[in-house]
Amino acid sequence: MAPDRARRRIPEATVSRLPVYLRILGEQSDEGVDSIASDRLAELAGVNAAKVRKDLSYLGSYGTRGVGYEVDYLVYQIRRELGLTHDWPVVIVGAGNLGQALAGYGGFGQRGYPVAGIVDVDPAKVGSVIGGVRVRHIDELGQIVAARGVNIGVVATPAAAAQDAAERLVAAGVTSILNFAPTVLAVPRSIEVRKVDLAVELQILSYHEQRRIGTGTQVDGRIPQRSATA
Amino acid sequence: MAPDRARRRIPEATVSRLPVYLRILGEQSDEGVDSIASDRLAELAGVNAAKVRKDLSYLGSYGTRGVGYEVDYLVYQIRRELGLTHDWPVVIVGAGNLGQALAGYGGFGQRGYPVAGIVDVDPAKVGSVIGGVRVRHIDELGQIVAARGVNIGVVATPAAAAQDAAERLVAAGVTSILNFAPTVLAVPRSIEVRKVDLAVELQILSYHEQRRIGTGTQVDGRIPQRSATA
DNA sequence: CAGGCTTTGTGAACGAATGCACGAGCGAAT
DNA sequence: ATTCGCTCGTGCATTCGTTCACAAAGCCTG
Repeated sequence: MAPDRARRRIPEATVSRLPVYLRILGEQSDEGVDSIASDRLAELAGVNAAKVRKDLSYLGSYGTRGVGYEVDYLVYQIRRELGLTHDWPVVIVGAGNLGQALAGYGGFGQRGYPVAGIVDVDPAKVGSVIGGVRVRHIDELGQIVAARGVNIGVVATPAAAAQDAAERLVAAGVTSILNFAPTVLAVPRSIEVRKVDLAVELQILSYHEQRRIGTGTQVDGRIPQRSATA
Repeated sequence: MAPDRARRRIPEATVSRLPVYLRILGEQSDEGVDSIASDRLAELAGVNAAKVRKDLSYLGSYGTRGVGYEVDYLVYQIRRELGLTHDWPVVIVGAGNLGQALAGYGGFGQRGYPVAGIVDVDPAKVGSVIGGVRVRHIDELGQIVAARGVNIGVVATPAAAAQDAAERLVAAGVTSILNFAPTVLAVPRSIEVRKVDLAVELQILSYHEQRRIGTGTQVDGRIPQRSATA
């Protein structure tokens, strides 16, 4: 079989950029561009050209010197590497505001991540239909996961319920979790977790804003002392 | 003035963990814990204890050897470093599904990021009230930013409108942007941009899932060739 | 078919982040 | 006051990621 160059591990930083390249390449393809150089792709992705080349080199040697990369071919290769050759059904835990928004959004399914189910602990929420999917009770999680071959779970519960949700997902056989709750999930090392946290993002931004301004001594009154009295 | 240790630059990786520590410390404080060791904090944050200590050391030397860190004092110091000693009003561009959800969410204001305004290009959306804030036309952006001293803008538009939204935000004087649209924004280097992208997160997860399974040769038929005919 | 132009792919230098390991400092107990 | 046990703060080695810079390799033109 062909020298299957692409089976070595790809650095995490590269993996997180591949989806960006993929989207850009898709757009370029739609615009009729069929070949693209690393400089151009780098410009569109907002990164360094050498980085683009090194990233792509992990997939194999798919460029043509003096010319660039053939867009459609590269799209195929990245999709393959990201496992986008087939759908990945996801199950959403938590049918509150966020869970409903995610399920109703629709763009999910179109992008290869159909919603296999939504579950909630609250019996009052069970039965309603969101985005064509009926909300089921969380006890049915195992069944949904098994029946649909779900590997990816989405935690869209309040913070207090997130750990429990994660444990149930793991028990049901899910091996990757996307966590929207503002909590650190404790899960077995073998489980892949990614976190999306609005508050964290805003706090990082305000750090930079504060730093931009923050020359000199602005805060002064009311600095708590390290308790004198133990 | 006190040897003001905390004015040196804090590594980006550390900045992104401070909000996590902050949240955990807040919870601990609520539970009546008043002192915490780096091991414990590390455990709760899911990181290495040495990392916690190094991270905190950038703020200054606020621990007590043999004891640990005084929770409330540390909370204060982190909040100060992150610029959370005052509110940071934000303006949201785009009053579609996402914009509405964000504005209506409420947790925003409670956490120190009150919604100073929501704007949209679509006149049909202007005037409706979401989460107590009236939607205004995007032409009023400059006015809102100036009047409320807004530094942080949130892009919640479709991908196609995101670049325009960003440019308007920058023109209005915003210096930090939180981008929910699946696009790379081109902005001056001085502008801080953070991106939240659902598709990217899911694709990273499916990469790992694919890799978990992906031993051997599964895909075979229909591999596009690098076009023979130019 | 040779020479020039372009762009890839990658070795090597650099820089950032992590994790270990241990000295220094603090509180408590004797 | 001295000793002991605990935990911070940090120097150092290592790993991971980025960027530079250039040889190798392809197209195009004459």
